[in-house]
Amino acid sequence: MNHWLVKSEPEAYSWAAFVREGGTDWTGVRNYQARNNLQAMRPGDLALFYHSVSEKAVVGVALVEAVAAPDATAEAGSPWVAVRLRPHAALARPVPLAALKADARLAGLALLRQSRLSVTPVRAEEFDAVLALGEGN
DNA sequence: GCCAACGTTGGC
DNA sequence: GCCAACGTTGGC
Repeated sequence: MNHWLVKSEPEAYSWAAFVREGGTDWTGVRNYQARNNLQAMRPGDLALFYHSVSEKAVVGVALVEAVAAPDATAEAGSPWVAVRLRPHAALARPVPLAALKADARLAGLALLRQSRLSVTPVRAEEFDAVLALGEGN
């Protein structure tokens, strides 16, 4: 199983909306590197759900339900794809960007190294470390 | 609101 | 094919 991180501006599409809807097609990715990451996702993979810009925190975990398919919001024949995601678990405590940066185990996190990329791979150890930071006390 | 990073576009 | 200009993203 592989692990990922997807970003969303909460003002555009929040974790709360994602939970309310029970899942979504992760559309709107218009960057080739991010698209390649979407295409590498397999059902059963888990993705950290990160709120960018206003909150800057990992807030939950999504489950990949279906492999990449053409993005319905893109022009027909375009190279853009979307995967189907559904909520897997909320974090007891959001893990802020500052906490990610402060943790030595996460120094190699793709999110930190390439902050503009909206879909990034996450190593299993990194994924576990983030979940541990998000556990309640 | 500013600006750094970085991807894309278009002139040559 | 190079690279300057420009647009977008996202942290601060």
